[in-house]
Amino acid sequence: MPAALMPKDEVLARLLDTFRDLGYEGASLSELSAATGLTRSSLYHYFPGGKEQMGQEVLAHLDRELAESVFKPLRSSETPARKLAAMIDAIDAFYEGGRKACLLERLCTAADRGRFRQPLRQAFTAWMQGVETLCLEAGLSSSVARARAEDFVVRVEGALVLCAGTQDYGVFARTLKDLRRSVLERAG
Amino acid sequence: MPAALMPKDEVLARLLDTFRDLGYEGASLSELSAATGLTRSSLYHYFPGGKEQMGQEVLAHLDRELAESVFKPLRSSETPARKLAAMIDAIDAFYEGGRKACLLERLCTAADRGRFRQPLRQAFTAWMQGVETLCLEAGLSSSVARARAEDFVVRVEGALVLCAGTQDYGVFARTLKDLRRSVLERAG
DNA sequence: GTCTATAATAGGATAGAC
DNA sequence: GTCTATCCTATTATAGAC
Repeated sequence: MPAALMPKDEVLARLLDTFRDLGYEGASLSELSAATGLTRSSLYHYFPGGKEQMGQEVLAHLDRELAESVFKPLRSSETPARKLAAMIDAIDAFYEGGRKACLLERLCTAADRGRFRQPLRQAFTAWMQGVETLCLEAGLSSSVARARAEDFVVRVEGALVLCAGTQDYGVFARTLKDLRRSVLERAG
Repeated sequence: MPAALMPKDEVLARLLDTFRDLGYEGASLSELSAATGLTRSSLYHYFPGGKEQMGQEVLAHLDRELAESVFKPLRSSETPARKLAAMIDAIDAFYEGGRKACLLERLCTAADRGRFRQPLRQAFTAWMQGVETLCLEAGLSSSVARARAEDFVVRVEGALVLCAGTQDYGVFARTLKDLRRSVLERAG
């Protein structure tokens, strides 16, 4: 059995990058092929289900990535404040300071929603629950924790949209800075 | 000269609706044709430049729509608080409580950014400036006004992303409710 | 596991009749 | 201003050699 030129995770990472740059419809097999260095046919070896399967597996890959880099810090024995800081650092790195878009957002078109509705909802929900748990650990009430978690994800996603739309990446930095300060603040 | 079946503004409204539902790449000429009731060829009569021109004119149409429904209330002689309320009402209506996506966000893919970069940046900037001016009228300092305006647009866009991703339209309602309360609040 | 070659379709766009 | 018919290209996908 001949060895693969690239571990599958590396293939998935490059597909992820292409999808979040161009969106699902915008990422043609030619682009995906160029991004991975594999021919279209080789991609079909990895993903017999074609582009749709690539999308599904890339979403699953993203789940694993976020679990490792973003959510894992939340389960350490550090203080909530330090865990928040670590998560925000990871988010800043993952989105490259606002220069990279969010795959979830890019798959949210109506056409894709039919295809990716469950994994998208699941991913957003998991993210919010991670932040909510952190807020609860910090002693916030359950209603405040829930609202803070939702607002957290809303603002990260919104900042990424504005960065993409204006090329002013300061938006992302300012948003993260404010979130660092405010997420675990005592309710006023 | 034979009369058009539909005023051009109506054509643009339907194209807008399709683009914000499906995104630029996702909206094929067949979809755009179905949405308007015009054949592909008739669309080329209105838009000799093809799909790209449709995108550009739809963005210009959106500018006019927002100017009328969202920004016009800001120039009335009402109190800042009432003008904020009117603008948020208009936003809620325009996005149908979070059920409709934002065209600007949907055109933010890298592929489109090359095409639509200037009008997108311009639209986001105009929106933020409208809110900033309102904040200044309400007596906020210029740095606070600027931050509030940016955060306003960030949160509206982010809430729309979460609505599309989770089908929980309560996110939009909760976000707007909080913005009604907080945008013009005295800085603490 | 990767490739070349090719099919089959859908996409954007044009010509010209009415 | 709208249509039918057509063109060209890019797209997704498959077959089969190595």
